[in-house]
Amino acid sequence: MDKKSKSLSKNQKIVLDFIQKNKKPVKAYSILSNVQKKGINAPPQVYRALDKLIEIGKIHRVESQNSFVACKISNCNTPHKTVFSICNSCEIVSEINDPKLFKNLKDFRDKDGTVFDGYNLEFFGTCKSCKNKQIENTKH
Amino acid sequence: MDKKSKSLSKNQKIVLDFIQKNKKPVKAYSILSNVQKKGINAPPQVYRALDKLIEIGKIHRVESQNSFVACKISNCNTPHKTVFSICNSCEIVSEINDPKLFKNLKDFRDKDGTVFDGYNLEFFGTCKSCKNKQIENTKH
DNA sequence: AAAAATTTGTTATATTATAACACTATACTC
DNA sequence: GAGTATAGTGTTATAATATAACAAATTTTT
Repeated sequence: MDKKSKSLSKNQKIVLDFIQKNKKPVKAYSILSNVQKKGINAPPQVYRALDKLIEIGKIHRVESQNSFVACKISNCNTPHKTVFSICNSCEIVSEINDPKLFKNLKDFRDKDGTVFDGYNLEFFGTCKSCKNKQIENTKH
Repeated sequence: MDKKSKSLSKNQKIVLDFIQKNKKPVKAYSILSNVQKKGINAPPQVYRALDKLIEIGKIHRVESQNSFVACKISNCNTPHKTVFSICNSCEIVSEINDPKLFKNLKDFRDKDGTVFDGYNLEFFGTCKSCKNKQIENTKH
């Protein structure tokens, strides 16, 4: 049996389930208030589950937002190698899956030749939907 | 006269000065306690200065650390286009200035063809100095 | 079944960041 | 240079994010 498929604990399942239901990244305290009915009462219970889920790659942390999002890349078990696009307007986050970019990042060495274990890349811009809305608004 | 060289306010100078003196990134409350003798008394005064300094590109925010570091790229006035390497062990942060990587990031488009205004890339690994120390330790 | 490792539940507290408001200084423009 | 717009200051209070510490329960390993 695959080591990575070891089953999740109760709290880990509850937290993961809530994150996966959301299209947008969610905040820790929003998770907390939404899962209190399921018996999770205090911040440490949420943060522990988050830590574990990040460690096994099921979710990622969006650093610039202090928020958490489900991994969209199937069978991803590589935490800490993440690329996101973030809309400055609606704050929606998409995980980017671009082989060429991944290769560039994987192969990157600094001046010392240091190899890196991981990376986090966040692109900022205006998503298509928000851009269209802006154009609509200028028409009036 | 260059628009970008407009002079900084008193608090902005104090905060920038302190950040530039430090090799490692500094935390907001560490800045606060270190500049209290200069007349900065409360968090908002620090955060306002930080916001402005980030906006004009004099400093950058290290998202994964909630810390702030002076820009090392001369005449940088482009905020929100940053690449750092971060040592997992000593937490030292270096700003990376790699033209090829910059080009890759600048030219990146997502599937929709969206152009991005900015990006933040953080590489994680073990710096040369920490790696050497680890090797030293295994010898004993 | 005993030992080890992980997860849980809980209280308290640390850390990071912003809201709101009255006031002052600087720059802009006529 | 008087008036006004813009940016910055000082302050109090509080919001938002995250962890320490410890005892108990559960699961995994030997």
